[in-house]
Amino acid sequence: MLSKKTKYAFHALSYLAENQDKGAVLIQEIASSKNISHKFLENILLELKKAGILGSKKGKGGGYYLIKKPEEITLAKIIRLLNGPIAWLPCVSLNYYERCSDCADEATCNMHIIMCQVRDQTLAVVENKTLSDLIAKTTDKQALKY
Amino acid sequence: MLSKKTKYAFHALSYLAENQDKGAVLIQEIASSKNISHKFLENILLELKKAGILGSKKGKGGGYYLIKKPEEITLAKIIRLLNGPIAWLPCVSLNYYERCSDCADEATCNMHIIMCQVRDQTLAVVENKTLSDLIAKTTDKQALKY
DNA sequence: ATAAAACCTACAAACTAAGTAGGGTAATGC
DNA sequence: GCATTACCCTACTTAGTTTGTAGGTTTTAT
Repeated sequence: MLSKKTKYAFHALSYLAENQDKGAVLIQEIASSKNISHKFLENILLELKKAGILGSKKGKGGGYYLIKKPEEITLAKIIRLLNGPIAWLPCVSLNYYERCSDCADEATCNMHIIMCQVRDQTLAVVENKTLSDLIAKTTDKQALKY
Repeated sequence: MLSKKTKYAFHALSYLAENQDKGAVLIQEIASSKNISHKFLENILLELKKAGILGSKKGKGGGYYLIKKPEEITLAKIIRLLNGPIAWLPCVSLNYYERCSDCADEATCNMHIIMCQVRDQTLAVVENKTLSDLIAKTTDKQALKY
């Protein structure tokens, strides 16, 4: 299951994407608009900034804004950042790989092979969906169909 | 990520499937063979029994045994039982559905639609793989390929 | 009867997620 | 230049889940 942190990140990013013309947006504005604790959201936005997805401006008139275009921000990237590994086992994770003690040989471990399939099927969706798909309007909905 | 409980369950079930001819197998035998704490495994096997996957015999000469054929036990069933929902959001879960406050209308919520796709892609794998795929030998490996 | 084994309940420890607190620091506008 | 604004950072608390432990109860074969 996706953590609240991850869901909050999607909400915040959607809000920023929908308000790109506004320039910098206050944390408080996002927080109250999406019903998220101000301080908790602060941490999330900071992580997104460190990951190079958001930019920020300090001082009066400051706030956060998207650095990249919505269509360049994949769901996979956000999920990995806030939620952690996408794979079901460390030994099949592309970004958080850890050797597992169970499979002596990954090439012949049946569990390993099957979990790779699960991972690839999942990635086929989330690597190809972006923030722009999240904020797409109903009329564009056909594009979402897989 | 799959929990240890889930992984232990797969190990135990594999052991039972590979030793079906033995009849009832002791918890202790599975535990020491797969390096699992006896008492922890006890809980897991009990859950599998209550779910109708395992049978048991009490007293001397007792133990656990498979009730169903390995090819009838899908990975999806085990994962749902020990690990919980397969879906990434409660509102797209088939077995653990909960309405989510975010999407006013599930039919037009983009997140909802995308997460359904993820779920379906995952299920396409784990609903069609069974315990018999887990214990398949190297020569049968082609059958595993997706 | 007795030993062996599953069954059951409750608890403890460790870890993670979620949220809070409070101040530090940099930029901005007047 | 100075107060204000608002991001930045560290640490802590709370709650929940996962993992594992302890000890007793029931059933069965011999």
